[in-house]
Amino acid sequence: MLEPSHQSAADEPPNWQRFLTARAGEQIATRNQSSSDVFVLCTGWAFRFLQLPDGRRQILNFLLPGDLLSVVTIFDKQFQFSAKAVTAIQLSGFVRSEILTRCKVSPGIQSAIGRCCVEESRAAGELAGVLGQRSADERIAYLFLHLMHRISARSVVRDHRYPLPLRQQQIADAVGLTPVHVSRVLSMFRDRRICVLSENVLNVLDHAELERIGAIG
Amino acid sequence: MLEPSHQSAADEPPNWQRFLTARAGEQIATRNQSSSDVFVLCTGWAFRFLQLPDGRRQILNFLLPGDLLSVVTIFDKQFQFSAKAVTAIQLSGFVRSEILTRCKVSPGIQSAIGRCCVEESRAAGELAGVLGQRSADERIAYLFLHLMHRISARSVVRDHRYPLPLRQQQIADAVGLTPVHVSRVLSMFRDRRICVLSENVLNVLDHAELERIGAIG
DNA sequence: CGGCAGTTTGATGTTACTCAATTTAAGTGG
DNA sequence: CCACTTAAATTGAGTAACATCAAACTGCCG
Repeated sequence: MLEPSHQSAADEPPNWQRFLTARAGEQIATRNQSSSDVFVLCTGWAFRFLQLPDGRRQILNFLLPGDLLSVVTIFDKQFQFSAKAVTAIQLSGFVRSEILTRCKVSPGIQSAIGRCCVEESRAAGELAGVLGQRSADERIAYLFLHLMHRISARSVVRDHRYPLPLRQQQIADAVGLTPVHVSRVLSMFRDRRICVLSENVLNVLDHAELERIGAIG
Repeated sequence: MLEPSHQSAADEPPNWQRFLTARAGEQIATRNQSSSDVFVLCTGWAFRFLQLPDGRRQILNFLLPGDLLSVVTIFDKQFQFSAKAVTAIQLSGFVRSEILTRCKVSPGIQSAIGRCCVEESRAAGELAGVLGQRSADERIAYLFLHLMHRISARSVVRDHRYPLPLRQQQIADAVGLTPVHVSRVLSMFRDRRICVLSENVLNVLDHAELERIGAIG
């Protein structure tokens, strides 16, 4: 997570930063497209994904406020993925060359980027482990726990209610299931009083059980 | 891929580099273990994997000569994964602090690391896409194509015969299938004259068909 | 020759997908 | 505020893909 630098009202807008917005559902990046900017999500939710030739897609990661679109966009001007807004969003773009220049003089930035790389790589490995080895219930429980963890890091969570503005189709694309099956698993979670997802809020009733199902080694 | 620097016979062994060997099947790294060294595989095959509590494992990547164990080991002393030797191997370890120091003065190294990060992230994303969205045939075809591509980059391939020292169990763990099902898919590939894996060699008979099955968008 | 690890094959079971119909929720314009 | 429209979620029945279990087979090494 990198925070976009604040811009005081009295200053001229700097030429190394620009702001963008997108509406819910709008595509904000396309694979193989080039950009001289590195983007940070400031408000709203988005996701990175791979589009397959037959129309299916794999969501690689949900993006929350403060997240870089992907850390590796710092090193490569070509996107290795596509990205879409889940809700209405605001993005901040920094010119890449500026970041790389600052990197050379600031060990702080350099190590922050390193930590981001580690985190992104860890998350990618975990996702592969979950998709390759675990059942439908476990995948969805894992996704919820993973998101809950990241939401908690950003804001106070009260009464085990987490804001989660996701359609079941998006959950399905993230965990490699069909939306129909996601619906069945969520019904099961609801019946067993584990958690309820409705009206863009995930209400966790039995955190211990959710962990028992979805925790990774 | 980073080449280990050569050490002339007349020199003293440098204190920032050390060599290691491991036998086939030996574990060479364990998750959460720390190491002050960054390792490069010099000879043989190995793989990185995640071990699940129930004993199953997901292979994240096969390592070929010249590969870093993982690029992100440059930024973090704790391994985020475990690793095992497939064949007998030789490893070269560089002390991390030395690499980071050189990074600051050499833009060449810095950008090489950047390219490695991009490549590793791209591969991780593709793996998630394959595991989440594609069928058994497609997963195995993808794995073969991916490995063929990497082998070709390292050595001349004659008569479409690729050295591939993998057990079916390892293929299974890499693509999220059971060894029994891997055997059936390989039988099918053999019957349909697409490719034959035996005696540690993958013989590709119908490259076009293999691509039709396993190519990613 | 015997033992072991790896592979193959068959029979059966389970999980998740597909297709299709129905219900619920969310907008939209009168 | 209410009919109308459309998107999302739920439910059921039938099916396909892959897992599981178990036995037979192969090649290799002592």
